[in-house]
Amino acid sequence: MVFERLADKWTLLIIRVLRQGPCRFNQLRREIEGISQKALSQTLRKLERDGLVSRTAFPTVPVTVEYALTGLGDTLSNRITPLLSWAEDQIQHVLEAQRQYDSRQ
Amino acid sequence: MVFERLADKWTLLIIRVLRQGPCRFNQLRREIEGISQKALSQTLRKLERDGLVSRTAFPTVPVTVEYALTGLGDTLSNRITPLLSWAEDQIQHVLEAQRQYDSRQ
DNA sequence: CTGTATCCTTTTAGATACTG
DNA sequence: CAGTATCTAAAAGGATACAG
Repeated sequence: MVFERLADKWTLLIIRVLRQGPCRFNQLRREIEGISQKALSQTLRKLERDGLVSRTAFPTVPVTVEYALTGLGDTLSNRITPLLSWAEDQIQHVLEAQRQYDSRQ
Repeated sequence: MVFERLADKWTLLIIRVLRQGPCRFNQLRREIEGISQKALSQTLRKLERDGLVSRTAFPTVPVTVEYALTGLGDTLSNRITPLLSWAEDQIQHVLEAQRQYDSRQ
């Protein structure tokens, strides 16, 4: 299901980075705190398969690979950005709700 | 992290249902195809802890419990709805991309 | 009706090593 | 640089039983 792809932490974070422009593998790795090489690789492969992200290899030595949002991926990122902004803006409210909930137990 | 809560299939689907109005436990279960009692219960507890969903128990026999979006949850649902709409609208494009990707291997 | 607890199986994630 | 393969440990998920 498509929901399962969207409902993935790394998917959301990768798309957020790619929204700023094309990015190489290890650069993505550095930009996304906590992601492992394996998780990045697997998630990029799925996004590529879904037609949301493009992968371009340049025949340099060593090889250079650039990931970018496709047109479809760009329309998705327009829906994801408000969600991530909401999370950043409201995180304090969520943390406060958690404190209250925990203190009631 | 808040991302992990948002990046959850059941969270998105539960919020979509609650956006239509308050709902009881077993009604949610029926509306959300494939969710187990355990998954529904656990996800509702987390959403309640995060202050996104409220839980109200009515002292009937047997007990009646109503779940609803809080004010905070409502603001979140405003960001989630476009994402779910995107998924519904674009699913054919994604499936076509998958077919092309798979046929290239 | 609305859950929690437990057991058990299946997935997933992390670390490490290795390749073009 | 950009990955894949493998192994293991941890986490998640399903089924069942039971309780207020």
